[in-house]
Amino acid sequence: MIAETRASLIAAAREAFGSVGYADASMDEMTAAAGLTRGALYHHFGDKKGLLAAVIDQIDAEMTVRLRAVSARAGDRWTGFRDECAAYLAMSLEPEMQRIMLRDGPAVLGDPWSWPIQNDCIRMMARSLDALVAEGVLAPLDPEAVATLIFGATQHAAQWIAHAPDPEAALKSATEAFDAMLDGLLRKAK
Amino acid sequence: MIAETRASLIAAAREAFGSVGYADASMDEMTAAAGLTRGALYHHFGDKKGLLAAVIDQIDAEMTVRLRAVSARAGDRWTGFRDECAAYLAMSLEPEMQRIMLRDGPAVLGDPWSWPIQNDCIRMMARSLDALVAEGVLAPLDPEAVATLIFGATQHAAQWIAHAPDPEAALKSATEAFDAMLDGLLRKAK
DNA sequence: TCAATTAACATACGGGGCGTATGTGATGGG
DNA sequence: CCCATCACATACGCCCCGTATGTTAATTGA
Repeated sequence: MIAETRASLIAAAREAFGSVGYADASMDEMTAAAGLTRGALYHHFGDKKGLLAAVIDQIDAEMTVRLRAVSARAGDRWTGFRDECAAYLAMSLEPEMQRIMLRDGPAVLGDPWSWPIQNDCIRMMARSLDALVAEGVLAPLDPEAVATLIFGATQHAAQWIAHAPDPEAALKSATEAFDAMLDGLLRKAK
Repeated sequence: MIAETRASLIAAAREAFGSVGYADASMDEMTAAAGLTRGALYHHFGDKKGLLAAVIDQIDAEMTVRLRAVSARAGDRWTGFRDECAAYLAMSLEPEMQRIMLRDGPAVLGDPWSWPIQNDCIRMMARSLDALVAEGVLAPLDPEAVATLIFGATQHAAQWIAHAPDPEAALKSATEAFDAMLDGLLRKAK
C-alpha cells in the first residue's frame, strides 16, 4: 500500500513541521517516527520541500472542506462570506496553521501565489466576492484584490491574537475592527 | 573600528539574505565577501539568527525614518496616516523587504510581536490611530487591532502585487479596495 | 512458467554548513 | 613591564541533506 506510506510520512512530517518547525525538523528522526527511512521520503516526494508542499496541500484541502461547510450553512451570501472569514480566522489561530501555512510555507516555498495550492481557499473566497459584486451588495472592486487584503489582515490578526497577553480580548477587538473594515466594502446607499 | 566591522557584516548579510534568502545564505561566503571570517560573525552577533535580527533592526529603523517623514509632510492627521499606509505599501514592494521582513524574518525569528523590533513601525501607526480615535475621526476601535489588520492587509497585498501578471493594475485595484476598507473605519455620520 | 524490468523502499557515501573551542595579535590598565 | 581582555582568525566535530547504490517484491511479456 503505497498510499499508506505516503499518508504516514505526511502525517509524521505534519507533526514535526508543526511542532519544531521546518528548519529544525530532522528527516532522519521524522522518517524513523513513521517506521521508515529517508529513502522512502526521497522516493515519494523528491526532497524536503516536496514533502512540505504535500503537507500544505493536505492542510489546505481540509480547510477548504471546512470553509465550504460553513458558507453552505448560511442564509444569504454576505453573511456566508462573513462566516467564512470568521472560520478562517479561527483556523488561523491553531499553532500548526500559524507555523506551517503562515510562516514556514511562504519562507520555504515562496509566495503562496506561486503555489498551485492555497488558491483553493483564496479562489473560493474570491468567487464569493465576485458574486457579491455582481449582486450589487459590494462596491465595484476587484474581488481578487479584496480577497488578498482580507486574507492578509486575517492571517496577521491571527498571529497577533495568538501572542497577545489576553487572547480573548484581542480576538474581540480584532473582530470588531474587522467588521468595521468589511462594512467599508459594502455598496454605499446614496 | 568595531562599529565598522559590524556595519560591513550587516551590509553583506543584508545583501545575501535579500538575494538568496536566509536558508541558502552561506556564512562562509558572506563573511568572505565582507573581507572577514565567521569568527567575526559569531563574536559580534552570537549566531546566524542574531545577525538576521540585526539586519531586520536596521531595515526597520530606516523604514521608521521614511514613514515619519511622510506623515510629517501631510496636512491633517488622517491624510497623514493614509500617506503612511501608501508609503508602507510602496516599501513592501521591494524584493529585499518581501524576502527579509515578510518571509524569512517571521519564519526564523518567530512572530514579529515577539521581536523587540518592528514595533517601531507598528507602534508608530498605532499611536496615530490612537490620536485619530481620540479626535473622533475614527470609530472607537482598538488602535492596535486596527494597526494589525492594516499591516497584514498591506503586507499580503504587496506580495500579491509583486507577483501579479500586471503589477500596475494590481496596485491600482488593491489601492482602491484598501481605501474602501479604510473608509469603514471612519466614524459614521448619523 | 520464467525471465526481465520496474517500483518501493533501505543502506551507504560525500559535501557543506553551523556552532564551538582554541589560538593570536593588539590594546589598555596597574 | 606584565597581564588581562578584546577582536578577530583558525581548526574541529557534528548533523543534516541529497544522491548513488543495493535489495526485494511485484508486474509484465513471451
